[in-house]
Amino acid sequence: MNITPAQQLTRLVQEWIDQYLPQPPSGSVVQPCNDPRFGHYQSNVAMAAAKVLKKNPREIATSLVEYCQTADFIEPPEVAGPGFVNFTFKQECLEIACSRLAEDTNLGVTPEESPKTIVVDFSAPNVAKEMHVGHIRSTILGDSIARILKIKGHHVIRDNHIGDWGTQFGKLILGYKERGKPEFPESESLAMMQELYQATHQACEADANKLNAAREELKKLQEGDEENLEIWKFFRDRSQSAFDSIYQRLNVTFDHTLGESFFNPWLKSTVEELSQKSIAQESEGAKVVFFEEDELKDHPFLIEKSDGAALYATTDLATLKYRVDEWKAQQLIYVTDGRQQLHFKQLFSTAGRWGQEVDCYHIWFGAILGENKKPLKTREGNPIRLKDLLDEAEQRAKAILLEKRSDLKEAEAQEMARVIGIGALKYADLSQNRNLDYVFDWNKLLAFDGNTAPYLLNAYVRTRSILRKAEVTGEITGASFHLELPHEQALARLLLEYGTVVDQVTKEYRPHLLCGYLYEVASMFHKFFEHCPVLKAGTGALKQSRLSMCQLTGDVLKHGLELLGIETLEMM
RNA sequence: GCGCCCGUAGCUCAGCUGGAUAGAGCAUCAGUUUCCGGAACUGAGGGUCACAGGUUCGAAUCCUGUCGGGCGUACCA
Repeated sequence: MNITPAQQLTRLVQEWIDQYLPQPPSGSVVQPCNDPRFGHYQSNVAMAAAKVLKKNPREIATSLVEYCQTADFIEPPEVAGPGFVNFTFKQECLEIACSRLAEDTNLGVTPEESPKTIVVDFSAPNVAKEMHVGHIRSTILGDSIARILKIKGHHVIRDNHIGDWGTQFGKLILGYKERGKPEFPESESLAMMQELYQATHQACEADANKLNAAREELKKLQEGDEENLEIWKFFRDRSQSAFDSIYQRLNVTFDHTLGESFFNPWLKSTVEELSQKSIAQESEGAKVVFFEEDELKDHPFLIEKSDGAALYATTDLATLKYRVDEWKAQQLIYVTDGRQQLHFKQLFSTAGRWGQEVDCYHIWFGAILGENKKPLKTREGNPIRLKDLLDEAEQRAKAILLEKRSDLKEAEAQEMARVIGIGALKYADLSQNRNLDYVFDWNKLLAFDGNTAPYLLNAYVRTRSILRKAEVTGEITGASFHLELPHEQALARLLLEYGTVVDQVTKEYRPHLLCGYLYEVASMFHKFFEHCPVLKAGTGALKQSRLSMCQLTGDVLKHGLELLGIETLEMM
């Protein structure tokens, strides 16, 4: 297995720690220097150890320096300041590491030693409602997390837990019947259904008889009335095809789309089992789980209403068990907004007492707000449709593209605009720490400067262009590297970190770390591009080396963007 | 009331388990093209890291408190 210079250094310092420090210090052994004057990497262990040993930190640092004198892959290290030890990799060491990286099809991303079966539950739109901006974060984040877990070797199951069952169907069915079951145009069916619901809902508010009629329709549906079931299926199928067209545009796929309705058969038994095991009990006429944890003490988990109906919690419990029993899931990941934190704490705690052996994670994200800092709505008070958002992204990308490239044909421009626009949209969401709320802004979501997808795409396109010009076809094999200039070495060190960065992202499910890294790579490549001529570097080893750097940079960018669910272009 | 999250440059955000002079982009100002794609590069200005204590060689980061904002808190999902 390949080992990067940084990992090699970590081992070396760790050896010294094991031999000379009775109490190994907590924290990282080595870390990158933020100031290039200090070298490539630094270790602060001497200062941490000095505290425990009550010795002079510089003395301890000197011991580490002496220990490292004989290592052949670094320059002799130095003690600096209060007790930092600064390391610089030998040029040769970086060159060898780059050659190995170039041969590694996974670019330093190593598969997990004990892969797991992991279910990623994300997106989850509601039937008969438009997908809106609120769904974008779950969809894009979930997709990226699933991609990253897969590349790490896990068995990933993507499940779209759509909201296809609930009280809204009473009103929908009533309204649909009252209008004489009209046919909807395929493309506008979601808008029609949403309008139908709103109109019927208002009518019910004003007229108690209508409300009762709606309840009656709901009851009939739940009891399996054939006509109502058929109407419900019609709504569901039409909604699904609308969702599918969005997912296709976003290049997002699912292994399963088991909606809430799928779990109806297990709702009763779930409640019964939890009651039998005394995990749930009756309270105020409803069935409830109480908790002992301080955090949840005052927050009972309602699993059956006083009228006997099931709830969100019931479905989630049944779903969880199904995933463990049928799919042998060892880990469950739920990607939803942060308002559901309490719900998932309750769910996970209940599942544990129920005996479900599975690791559960709630990956939550902040809200998308309007300019008034309140949940985003259009002027009419409706959420912004995801479909419109995608359209606008592509249109804006196309306008900018045509401004720069008036020579493009319509079809070419359209396709490039699709990749750039959708990429920019995804990247804007993924590049920000997911826990933060953010204010929706067209210019921000579709920004093409700075830390954005178009900037990364441009760097990638440059690598491809230069390789085309050099008439290099396919992969460069057995690449050798001569890293003479600072910019070459800096780029090399950055590329060698790729695998480590992917690991960091996996740890906390924070794709924005990968975005930040890729931005650094792109930025470093642009600098390399300015300062290190490639095609004009003669015909010898140096030119070959710089071409290899282009190849490697392009590979890392493409690989990283793929993990974010962003497509690349060969030209733009 | 209690719980979770947030407060860093004019704006939008990074800042990893505490490390050396707190970083990017946008905006502003000043430069770079006989040269591999200028969607680029180089430089400048701009900060009491909300506030106050504490922990220590060292704090934007950890602890306590205060202020400000968002969200959640039993029959919606």
